[in-house]
Amino acid sequence: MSKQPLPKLEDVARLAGVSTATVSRCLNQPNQVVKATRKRVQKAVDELGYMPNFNARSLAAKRSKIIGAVIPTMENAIFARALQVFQERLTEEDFDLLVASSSYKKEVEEKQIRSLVSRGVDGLLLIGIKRDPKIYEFLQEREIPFVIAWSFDEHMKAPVPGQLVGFNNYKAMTSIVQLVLDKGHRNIAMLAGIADNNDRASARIAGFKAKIAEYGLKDPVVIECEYDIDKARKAFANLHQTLKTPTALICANDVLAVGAVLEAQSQGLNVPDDISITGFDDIEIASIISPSLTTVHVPHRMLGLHSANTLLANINAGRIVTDMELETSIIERQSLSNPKV
Amino acid sequence: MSKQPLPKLEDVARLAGVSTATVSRCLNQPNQVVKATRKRVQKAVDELGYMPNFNARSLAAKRSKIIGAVIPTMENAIFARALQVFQERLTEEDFDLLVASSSYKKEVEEKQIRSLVSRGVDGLLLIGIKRDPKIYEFLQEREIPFVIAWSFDEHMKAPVPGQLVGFNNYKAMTSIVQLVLDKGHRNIAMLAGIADNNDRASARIAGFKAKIAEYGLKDPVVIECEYDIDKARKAFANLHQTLKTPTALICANDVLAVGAVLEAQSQGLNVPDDISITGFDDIEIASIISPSLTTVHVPHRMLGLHSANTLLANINAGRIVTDMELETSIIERQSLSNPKV
DNA sequence: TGTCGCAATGTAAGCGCTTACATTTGCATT
DNA sequence: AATGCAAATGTAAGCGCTTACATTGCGACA
Repeated sequence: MSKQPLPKLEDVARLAGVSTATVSRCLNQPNQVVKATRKRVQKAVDELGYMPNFNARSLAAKRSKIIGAVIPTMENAIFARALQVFQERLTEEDFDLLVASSSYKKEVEEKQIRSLVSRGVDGLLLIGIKRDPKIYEFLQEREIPFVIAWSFDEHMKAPVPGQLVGFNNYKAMTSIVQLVLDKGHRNIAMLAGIADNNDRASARIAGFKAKIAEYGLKDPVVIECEYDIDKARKAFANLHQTLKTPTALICANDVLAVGAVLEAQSQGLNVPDDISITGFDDIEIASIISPSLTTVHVPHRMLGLHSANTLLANINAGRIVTDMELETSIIERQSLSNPKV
Repeated sequence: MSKQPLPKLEDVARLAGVSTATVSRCLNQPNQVVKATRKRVQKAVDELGYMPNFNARSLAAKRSKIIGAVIPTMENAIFARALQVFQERLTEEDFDLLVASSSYKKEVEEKQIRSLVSRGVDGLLLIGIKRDPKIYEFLQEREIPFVIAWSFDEHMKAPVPGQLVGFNNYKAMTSIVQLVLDKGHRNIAMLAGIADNNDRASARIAGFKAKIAEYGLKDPVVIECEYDIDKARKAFANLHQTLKTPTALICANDVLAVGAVLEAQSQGLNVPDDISITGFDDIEIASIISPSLTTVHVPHRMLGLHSANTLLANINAGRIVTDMELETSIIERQSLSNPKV
């Protein structure tokens, strides 16, 4: 049995005894059609099992009801969570979500943005500000609304032509470093993310360095490492055996912190007695590992929700919504203590 | 500055001095065009910054290069991970991914499937077999290739008109229950997922009950609970105070197991001395919690990868790929021991 | 040199919708 | 009953591509 042609708008129109325009209106602006005809059309739709062809609709109407998202990876819970909420909100407004993940690779991201634009997305979710200006020009030329999530305020040399929904990575990092300093630590190192092409990672490093400098502590050790537990373990092992181990290790996110904790423990160190370790993000794992992590809480779901709202507002009304800065907070748990001399 | 009309195929054709058909061929079947013209066209494309309109292409060509996926949620690492791999593989073949999450809700899932089909997806990824037969009919009528991931072999009353890429949830569960029995436990309870409309969850329950029955142990306690740490904690607390606490608790997944472990510990129980607890999935958290979880390892990335390959094979060549059953294994860690009398 | 056959290119008809504009309808007003 | 006007509906021109089919070009061969 081969595929019989699917019913189209025209078939519905014929069966209902109206024009295609009327059927189209029934589907898109029902209130412009008188109730009686609307019913007749509905009946024809049901009878035929008609479903609109969204590609044709997008082509004719020049809007797709699709939002694109380019994120570094879905494997990190922070993005997965935000994306989940983002998608749920979009669904409420009948938008669908086209996702692409760039694996933190600049060229991949650029290619994906272009591809999504070719698909005719009505809006775009991007992570982080730092990006080839050409991309922004490109987006602006085509007048594609987009929101930049996760970063706020860093590298803000030029105003960006998109909406910002994020938090201040720099400031958040300085505050947790401050806490570590307050506990009395003076020998502090950092296990950071890869700063290249990643403004969140570099802002966190900058925040760390600034606060350290403020206390007159020189040349802190900063090791860059991919966001992966095993790589973090290796990085920690390396730090531990080649350098003088610090009394406190600031990690750029919880994944790194977990790796550091596990490796420290397997090297016979007690956390936090021998070494304090802090995280960043406050993902589930932070409260489950023992000792639980003192970390920076980031409102991931809020990021997803507000990103969606901001984008929708821009798309629907051309309303320009102002940028939105979300607050982070510090969650004190067990992995940070005073330095035990 | 308002949006100037974007260059279209026709503009490229004019500039290159060829017909639109030739330009189209350059883009889609370059080898059908002689090198000289191909170059000329390429030049025109670059000069104009031309990008194809995928909606028009999809409409005309009747294929969209979009794959749809409907998963329960992105927040569970198991789906996020599989989806990530799935997407990476698709990207290699120039497909994009339209995702929807159903929050384990049947009606939501159905609506999303229909929506994706309206979008003209070339193929579909679905989780689990159990589904209203109407959906399968619908998919078959439209000849949409789809793969069903995660389940294999359960409820296989009728052959399903899609490809299966999964593992045997029932069998995997019986094998871990067997292990628990082998350790000497005879007072065993289960913390299960919500079985309604979820064949993985019900197959795991069935596997548990079957093995328990095989040993002549009567009426085991089975508590259904959403996949959420806090809800699992509450469920465990409830079990602990209202019923005779078993010596071993089988959990339907790691999230539940983590909740159970945490709650057991906060109630002053030692795991595994006072109570053994097992998981299912082997997500990261399983090896990080203390005690680390004895659990069933599920090859999530393989699921994602093979799902993608199977789907692609079906789309590209109409090749019918045979169903694929992946193997699970048991990872023994610390949360399971002999019952201490 | 003429002919045949195939490879390269062109022509033009849609793909299934939306929407500007034109027309008709129904109803209040006089 | 005639008039005017707004609301409801119809007409038809695209939206930007792909592709079946028609045409052209070109080298091989006799």
